[in-house]
Amino acid sequence: MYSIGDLSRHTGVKVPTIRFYEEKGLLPKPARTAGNQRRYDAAALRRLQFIRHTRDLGLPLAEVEALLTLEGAQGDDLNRAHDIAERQLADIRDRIARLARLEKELARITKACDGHHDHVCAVLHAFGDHDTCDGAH
Amino acid sequence: MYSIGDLSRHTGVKVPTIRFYEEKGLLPKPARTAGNQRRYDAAALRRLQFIRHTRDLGLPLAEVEALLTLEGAQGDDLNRAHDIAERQLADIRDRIARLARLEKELARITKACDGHHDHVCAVLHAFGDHDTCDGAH
DNA sequence: TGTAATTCCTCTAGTGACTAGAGGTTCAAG
DNA sequence: CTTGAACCTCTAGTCACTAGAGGAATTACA
Repeated sequence: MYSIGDLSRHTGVKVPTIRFYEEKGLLPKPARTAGNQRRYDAAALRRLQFIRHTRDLGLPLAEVEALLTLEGAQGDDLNRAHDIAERQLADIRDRIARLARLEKELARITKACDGHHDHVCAVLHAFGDHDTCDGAH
Repeated sequence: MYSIGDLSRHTGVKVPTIRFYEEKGLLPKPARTAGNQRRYDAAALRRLQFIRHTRDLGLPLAEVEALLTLEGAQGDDLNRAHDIAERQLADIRDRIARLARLEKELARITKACDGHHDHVCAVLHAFGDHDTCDGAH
């Protein structure tokens, strides 16, 4: 049996966050000691690790919950898990592409300023000036 | 003179968001008609475009505000604008690197499932299994 | 000029995913 | 048996908006 602090140390999820997950129904309500403190079993630990991992992968809690209900699923439900993963992959690729565009533009902006801090900084101008952007956003 | 809706159409910033920016002090309180509706001038439009652009670049409102107060600044203050841009560039590069790791792992997960939806989907297993990740998070 | 559609106003509350703090109780080590 | 760490509940705050209620002003057209 683990205390909430044990669970936190094992998973890297902070104590208040574990309680938050319980409140949201992502973790089942655990057993309690006579003094009302939470005590978890190995299944709870695995479940929390699953949540941690999927959150790290960027899935919103609603999708994490959807995946959790698919545990032990069969047939079409399995495809659903697959779909969630693929959707998330597409989303991440999209985010990477957009960030790459922003990177390019910020690099341009910082370079615009290097060397000549005389009177008016080009950074401020470049930040305000959307027209000179390569990428559209 | 622009109405709040005009400003919204010109900048792509939604009407309630413009009011929100005003409340936060990012936009000065505009003139009002006899009927209490907001009327903006060209300076307000430029300022909102600046905010829009910097927000698109991922800067939090606090940094946007810092940049706005640097308008017309001189000397060391100009370097400060430059610093903000560089910090943001470093941050974006970091985010890209982390997303790239996640992309790799999600690609692995979706592939683990392709082809054999017989009994237990490998996606669910892979989501829960952090040990087989290449990247650490 | 009348009226109807659209836009605007303020205000409150909700979102996601936590985080922080107050004020108090229980547990574990020495 | 004491002390200090870890635990409890509850409320409120964060960020950057977004949604909705209920009502007033403006604009377009007949």
